[in-house]
Amino acid sequence: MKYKFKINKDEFKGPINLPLTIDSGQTGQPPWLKKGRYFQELIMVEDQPCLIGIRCSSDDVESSLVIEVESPQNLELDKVKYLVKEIFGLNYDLNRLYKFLEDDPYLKPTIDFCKGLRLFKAHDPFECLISSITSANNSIIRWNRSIRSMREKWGYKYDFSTGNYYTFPHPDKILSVPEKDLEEMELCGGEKDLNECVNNLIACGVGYRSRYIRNAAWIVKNEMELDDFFNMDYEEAFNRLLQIPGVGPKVADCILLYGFGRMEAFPVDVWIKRIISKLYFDGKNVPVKKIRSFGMDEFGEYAGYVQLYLFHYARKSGLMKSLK
DNA sequence: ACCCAGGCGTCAG
DNA sequence: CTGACGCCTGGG
Repeated sequence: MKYKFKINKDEFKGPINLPLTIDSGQTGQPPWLKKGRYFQELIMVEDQPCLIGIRCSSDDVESSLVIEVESPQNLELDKVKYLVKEIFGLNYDLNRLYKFLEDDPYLKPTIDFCKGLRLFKAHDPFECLISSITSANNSIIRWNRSIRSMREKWGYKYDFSTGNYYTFPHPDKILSVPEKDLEEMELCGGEKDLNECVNNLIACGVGYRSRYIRNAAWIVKNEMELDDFFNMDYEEAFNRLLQIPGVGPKVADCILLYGFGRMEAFPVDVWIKRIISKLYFDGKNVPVKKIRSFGMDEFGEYAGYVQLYLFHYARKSGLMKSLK
């Protein structure tokens, strides 16, 4: 079945810049791929595979959105719409954020620079956990490639009119996969040549993070209910995530922000550290821990969005070029 | 054409 | 606190 519907401008508050939102390097999931005029992704809607395409009706950030859906069975479009609104942060009032940013002279310039940039929320919490772990000490393109590679190797494959699409593998599946080529060769009893062994975690380009990934899959399967993180007390959720090897403060905050929509998160990476030090601490070298608590105290419920806006601004505005 | 230094967060020492 | 981790990027 194919469907098409619109999300009108009056159904959400404030602008949306779709390409910016999708490609701004948020760690919850790889960017949706562009196919023609649409950005596409396979999403499970109540256990049904659903190929969703989304585009803006015009180049204007004040435009409405057009959604194309393909699914093997009948769908309740309300559910698809609800999910799309969740993923692209459409329930969030950006104009209210801009009022807050206006009042801070350091944040004010980010408004025009990032207009329509929204939280790009993960559709799969487990994928978000793994992709956040993979993003640590890594470049955006490299972790994106790794996640896509895991999907194609071990996810469920679904056929649609425009090609094959894959889900992210479940923890069970990740646990059943060898970590490196030598293990893989042993598993198949030496049938394969070493360079044919690509069905292992290392072959996805994750490097030393392979054991973190396997470990995280084990923890999720056996002792952690990811859905709890939606409502748990923030610091408790943060501390629990820190128990997972490979998850430090930055990654834990990213998981809570992009995976669970916890807006009070303030993930501090090098860019945030640099720009907060420059703007609010007179360029002094402030420890990451301090930057984090400063951001959470100073920006409160806006912290996640301030981080998102400052991150993009710091990387792309040229302001940081002066600082090395 | 080539090489090698510089990033990126977390962990272990 | 410092170095190691893997790989991509970009400058020489």
